[in-house]
Amino acid sequence: MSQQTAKKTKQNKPSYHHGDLRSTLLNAANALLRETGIEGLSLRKLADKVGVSRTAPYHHFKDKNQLLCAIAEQGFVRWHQDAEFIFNQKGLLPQEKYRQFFHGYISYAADNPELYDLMFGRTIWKQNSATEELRKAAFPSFHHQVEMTKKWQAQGLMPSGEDTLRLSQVTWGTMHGIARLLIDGIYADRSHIDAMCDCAVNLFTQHISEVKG
Amino acid sequence: MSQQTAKKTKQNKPSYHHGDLRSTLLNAANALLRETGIEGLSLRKLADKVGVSRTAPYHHFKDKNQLLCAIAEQGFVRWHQDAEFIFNQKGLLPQEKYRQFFHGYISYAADNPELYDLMFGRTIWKQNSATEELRKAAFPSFHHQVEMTKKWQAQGLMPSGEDTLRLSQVTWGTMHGIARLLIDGIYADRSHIDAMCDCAVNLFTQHISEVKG
DNA sequence: TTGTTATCTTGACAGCGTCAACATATGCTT
DNA sequence: AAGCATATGTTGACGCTGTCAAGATAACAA
Repeated sequence: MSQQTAKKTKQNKPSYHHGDLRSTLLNAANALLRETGIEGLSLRKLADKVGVSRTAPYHHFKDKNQLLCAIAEQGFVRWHQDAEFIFNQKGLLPQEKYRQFFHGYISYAADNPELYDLMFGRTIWKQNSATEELRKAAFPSFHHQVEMTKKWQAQGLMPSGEDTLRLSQVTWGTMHGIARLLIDGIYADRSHIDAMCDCAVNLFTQHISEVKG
Repeated sequence: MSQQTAKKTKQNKPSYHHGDLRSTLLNAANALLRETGIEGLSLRKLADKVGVSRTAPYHHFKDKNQLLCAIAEQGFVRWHQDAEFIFNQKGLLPQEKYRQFFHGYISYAADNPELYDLMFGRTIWKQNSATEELRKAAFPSFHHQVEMTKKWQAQGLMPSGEDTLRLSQVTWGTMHGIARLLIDGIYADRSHIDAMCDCAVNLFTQHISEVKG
């Protein structure tokens, strides 16, 4: 019993082939992920929701892992766009830009908790099951973080005495840790998110007045 | 087909009742968790390993969740002991003590990755499925962190201008984030753990020479 | 048109958590 | 000591899961 409209041709007659199943699956999977989390996302429910048989998705994704990687990949692309937007703003003091970046990161996680869990969780990375496409989408985000840290050190915003790689690992670790404590249900009270972010930014940065880049 | 020695009486005859099944299950579950992670820990494998039928564990744990909570509870007790040992050391400079605490936290996570995942992961907390016993074992750890932060602020080790709760949320978030990035397989290279911890400690503390307590 | 390939279907299997019904041992009450 | 309640163990069954195998259908290329 299919939950969704059955696949149709342009003449609105049901057809054996779907025609656009891969992207339809991806969209439905995103919605299902958001509603039920990774644990609740089953291929069978997904197929049922889209209106195809249980094994139809296997012609577009080798297995469940490949579907999950494809979803995560989209998540990285979208986050990268958000980050780029923040970095490309003109006329902001470095500290204000860093502050927005920090808040933006936590907001992205808080707004897409299940997606964030998938993007940075052990389901994919600990099993070493990331596809090549996913790695290509994810690594630039990591790398970008290091590049920006180097720049912030040069600007005097962050302590130049610390090794750049270590510093970016720690600052990213902080964002990741706060994000996880939030989305995993340990920090139940979300009314203090902004205050927490501001506190972290204060700890990591020194006030400077000149805009260098 | 049981994998383990069948339960025996003192006369070495197999007996219908196990006699100590609950703690036997807990021990075996700990081992299984360490080997296979939460995902790989199934009640059926566990029962088989211990040499009882699939449903025998249900007489000692209401469901799988209660077993997981019991394991996590032990994890919090053990961590609390480790932390107490560090805090009770005499004659250490505050910064050195904080440094050891930070390293100790990360080491505990790195040495017991699957247990840490269970203790602080969404399996338990996001589903809001923690038992009362688990909460009683976990909350003191959270609370203790706040108390120590207050002390460190008073000692001048940490910035007194920040709200204590926010500060402890951020510092704990940092430890948690680094721990998770490690055990979830995102920071694959573990040779820099100590350097990362030291970098974080540097960022969060100011050098002071007097031992106040 | 014919044959190849892509796509979708049903059937099947093993593993999972867990409920129901039944079996057996333990231990308390008389 | 006898009997009965309770604790603890067992097998059977159900619905859920991911995924393989084999067959059906449509699209496409020669």
